[in-house]
Amino acid sequence: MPIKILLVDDEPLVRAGLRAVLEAQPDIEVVGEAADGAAVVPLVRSLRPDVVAMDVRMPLMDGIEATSAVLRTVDSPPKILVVTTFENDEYVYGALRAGADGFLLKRARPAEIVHAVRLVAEGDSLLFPAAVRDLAAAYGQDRPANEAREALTRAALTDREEDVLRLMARGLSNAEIASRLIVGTETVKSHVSAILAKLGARDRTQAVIAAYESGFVSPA
Amino acid sequence: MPIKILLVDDEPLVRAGLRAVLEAQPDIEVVGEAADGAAVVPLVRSLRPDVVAMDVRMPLMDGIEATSAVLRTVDSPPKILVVTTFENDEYVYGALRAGADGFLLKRARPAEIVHAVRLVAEGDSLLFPAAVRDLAAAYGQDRPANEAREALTRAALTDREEDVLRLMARGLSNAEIASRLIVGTETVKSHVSAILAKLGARDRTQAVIAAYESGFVSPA
DNA sequence: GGGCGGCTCCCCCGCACGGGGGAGACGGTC
DNA sequence: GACCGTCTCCCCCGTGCGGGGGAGCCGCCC
Repeated sequence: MPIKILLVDDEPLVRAGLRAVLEAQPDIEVVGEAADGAAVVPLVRSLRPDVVAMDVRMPLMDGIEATSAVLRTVDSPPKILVVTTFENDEYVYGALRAGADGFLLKRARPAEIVHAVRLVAEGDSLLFPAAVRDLAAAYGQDRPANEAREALTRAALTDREEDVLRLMARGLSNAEIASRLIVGTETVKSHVSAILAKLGARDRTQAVIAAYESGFVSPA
Repeated sequence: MPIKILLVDDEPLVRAGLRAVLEAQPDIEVVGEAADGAAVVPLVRSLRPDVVAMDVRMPLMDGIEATSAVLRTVDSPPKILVVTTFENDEYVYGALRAGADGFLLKRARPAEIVHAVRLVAEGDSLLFPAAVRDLAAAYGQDRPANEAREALTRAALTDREEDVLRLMARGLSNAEIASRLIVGTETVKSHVSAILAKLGARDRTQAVIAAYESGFVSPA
């Protein structure tokens, strides 16, 4: 029984991105999309999603209003995950106060997004992924926001793991990666396992997909 | 006495693909690889290949320069097969003017690639594979270039194979694809095998990479 | 000094994957 | 009618992959 999720964002591109990331997971099913908070309540009633991924800024009804509307008017409401670009975090906290169960950053890695969805679906509310903690730490240290953003969009892979992922994303087998990096195949297997775990991928194919979807590698 | 061929392409993936396709043939032997045109002349001197599969765009020395360098400086030079993605066909014709014996498309089916190698090795120069004839026909009929590009860059996959490739590119396993398409896993395996053969891919990961690189699927 | 994370390598093990065949049913085309 | 391509399903078989452990070495940091 997969996690049913409804995507609410005024930008089709963001919805498409979320859909691509989430539907790559066998245990998550995107049951619908909406372009504005105003459409959320009826959709939640008809589609009965487990989770709603809710943008904050939307033309007619913003994510805060929509969140409280859903929680106010729907029986056994879905978990609500607030999606933000972080530019306006005061909105995010507003949404959390309105009853949202967690939030995630649009620039988060696919694996983090997936993880966030699974977490709220399981009932772990008020999600603070590692990426957000890092972000907060960065602000505490008064580092420039851009740097923090960089740290977010990039996977928390070690240098060596990034090397391996790059070669995976070019279609090399473990043995070929090993000979390329002048290490043993067992070493490569260790790195690959670590990469799969960190990315939340089940196999190397999903890892390569994550590499493309996150922009870690790009088509020619 | 097999056809000896040297592969020149800056992308390891392309080299690996060509190698995989060509070495599956008993009458073709890959004698070496190079990642740039700058390395071709000395390699041709030492390896004495019958055919050079030469990429056009390369970092240091492009395929046009490398072609004329080989023909200018090597006695009884090998046949030169220009490898292209078609994006910049002016380069291809430049290479042909520089003395190349034919060209082939990276997205051609393995059988066509093999055929092209055998043809130039036998002395049939100025090869026009079926895909290129189609292209010329498309241009002659004044059809939009995009349509021609589509026909070219996409392998000749059947509808069902495209369905399967799309799901592969979302990270689904054979069993998951089977349940999604309501067919047996053996059927999916058949389609996957056909896809791998047509794309010249060794495994599903390489097929997914090809799907991204060809624009068949796109990152979010 | 001790702890810790990164890189390296090793074992066992189950299984999905992919290659090699083949075959029946259907729908077009000649 | 005969032919061919597509889609469907089946067999056998080897192996690369990935999970689960562990271990030694190094450099950094407290």
